[in-house]
Amino acid sequence: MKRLTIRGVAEIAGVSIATVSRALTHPERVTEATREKVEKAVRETGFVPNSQAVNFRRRSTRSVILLVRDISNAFYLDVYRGVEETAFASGYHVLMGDGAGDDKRILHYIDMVRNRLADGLILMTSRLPKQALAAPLPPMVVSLEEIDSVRLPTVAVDNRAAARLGVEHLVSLGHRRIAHITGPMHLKMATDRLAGWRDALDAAGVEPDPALVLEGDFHLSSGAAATERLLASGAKFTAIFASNDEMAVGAIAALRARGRRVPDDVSILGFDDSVYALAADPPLTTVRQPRREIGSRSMDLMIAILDGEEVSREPLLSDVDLAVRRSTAPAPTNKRRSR
Amino acid sequence: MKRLTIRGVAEIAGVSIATVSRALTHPERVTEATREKVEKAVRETGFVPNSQAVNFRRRSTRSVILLVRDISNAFYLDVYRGVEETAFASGYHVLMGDGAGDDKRILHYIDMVRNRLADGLILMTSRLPKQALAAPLPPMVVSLEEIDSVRLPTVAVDNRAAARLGVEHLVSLGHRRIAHITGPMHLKMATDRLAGWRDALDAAGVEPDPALVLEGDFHLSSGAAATERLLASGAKFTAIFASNDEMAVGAIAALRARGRRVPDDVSILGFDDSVYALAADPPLTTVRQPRREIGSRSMDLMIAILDGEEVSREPLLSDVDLAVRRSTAPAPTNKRRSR
DNA sequence: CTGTTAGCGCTTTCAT
DNA sequence: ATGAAAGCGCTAACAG
Repeated sequence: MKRLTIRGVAEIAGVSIATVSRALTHPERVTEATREKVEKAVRETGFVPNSQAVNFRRRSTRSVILLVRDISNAFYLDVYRGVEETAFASGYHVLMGDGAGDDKRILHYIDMVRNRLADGLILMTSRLPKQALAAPLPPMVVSLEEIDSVRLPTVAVDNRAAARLGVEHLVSLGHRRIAHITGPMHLKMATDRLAGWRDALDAAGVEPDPALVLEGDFHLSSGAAATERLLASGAKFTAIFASNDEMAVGAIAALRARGRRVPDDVSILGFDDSVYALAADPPLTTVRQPRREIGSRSMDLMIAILDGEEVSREPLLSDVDLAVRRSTAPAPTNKRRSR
Repeated sequence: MKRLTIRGVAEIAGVSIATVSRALTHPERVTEATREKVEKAVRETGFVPNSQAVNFRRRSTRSVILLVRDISNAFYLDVYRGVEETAFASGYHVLMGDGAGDDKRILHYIDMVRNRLADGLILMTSRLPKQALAAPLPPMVVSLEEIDSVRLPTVAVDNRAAARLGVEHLVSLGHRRIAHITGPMHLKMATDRLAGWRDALDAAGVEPDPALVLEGDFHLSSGAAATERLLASGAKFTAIFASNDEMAVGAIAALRARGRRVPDDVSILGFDDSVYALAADPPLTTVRQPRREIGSRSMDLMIAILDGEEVSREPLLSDVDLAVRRSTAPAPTNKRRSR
């Protein structure tokens, strides 16, 4: 099972190993005749270069690590896909790592590129242990989240503007008492979306009511729990903006359990346009993030960095839009309270 | 930014590079004293071995490829997680590849291990282009699907028994007219589940009615479409067994659009216990596959193979169970046709 | 244009 | 127990 090496091919082709290497990597630097001899030998033997040796020699790996905050979050599926497609097209490979909220894991992945097991790291978590900053950082791009401790090339969406866009849709439907279920407040994306909610209300001349803000953790059950707290508080509201679709689905379940209809009594707005949005009943109106595009842009940026290009530290913002489905409807008028 | 090599450490520690290598990889083969000298030098310099060189020399990569049928299928999330956790614990890395129904991509990934870019391949697609069989196959394990052309170590669930288990639950609730929305019939998992549906009916003394079998493609919309065809056909049924949760959600939407209540009028049974199961309204009764376990067992098997252990070609079956939730209920009696 | 040669950074005999 | 030396398979000066 001993595989053929470049030496064997050279022998068969009757040339030196250097010539074989050249014929394969810089065909234009050899004569037509030798190129053909080499190609013939390669064909006959089924020779394929040992990439490990090539990479070792070239000090490159042609692979990058995609480190996500939580691998079981379906959100990353499409992002990964965008990264993988772009990588594949440029001859790169993608290793996906799970941050899992664990500094050790994250440091481990950073070390992988320091140890020359990957060329770069695409970070999709805001968790960057300070120990990581002890040594110089490897080629990195940050996506979807922000790292405050250090300024790195970034791909993102303007969560604040995006949230505002969504909430304005509710406002335009006549809603004024709009509750908001946030994400974990230690995440910038969560506070940004909260700010966007406030922006939209301010713009509409509505005083944001702190009683209508409930913290969630991006999981379905927290959306349900927050909604129950909201209902129990007795606060009035005609719409809920959940900071992601999963919590929106939880909110719908909680509302329905208490006999409130969606969207007749309460409109629901989600965020992400994830698999949950279409699975929900009714399908969610939601702020759509271009996940795949974010993935491919991140990889493009990574490639540019690895190619030694000068890249901007200004965040690359992707556009979001609103997927209007059936979970939102005009606000019920005070007179006619349900049917 | 030139990194320190083993030579530098050797110099500082005042020993040969061979000794440094030994002290690091086989500490017991050097004296206490030298080990300390070396460790000190390593600490002072922050030396970390170049993994690429180590792997090259050892002809290993400590990485495996996980090739899935469709990367945007949320089902693989937990599977990946199981693989990754087990791999991480053993010092392996996981490259996830997307088969995307494309032979070229699949061959590419197989070549990656032939080219020594990965040690092995975990296949989660039944698509194995015959060209792949031209050369000897690299270390491989097949999971969740089956390859007929060649017998490989396999991790799987008994889809037939699993489906039967689920349908028996419906039978026990008094259902007799149970429709089945299948997966793509070219997939063995789909035909196996169909067989399980038939088994359960046979066991209950019910003649399986071909008019109640509709083909789907595992996507939500196909579940809805199949259900619409079923309703349009005028066939009577009190339950639907969908070959995965996603189609079950589609079925619920279609039923509800036509005024049928779930589970009052029609019970719905899903398969997978994926994110869709809990997102559904009502939450789905579904056959649960231990996805994470399947992932970790696959990786365990891979590691055993790479360690040169003799492994069985007998499929390793994981147990499934039934998650009973609110989408199933006793069959409506003929007398009292809804309220 | 082609061949010779010197490594890449490490592990592993083989002597000592 | 340690060191010298021989590579792993390939690329890239450098000569010719």
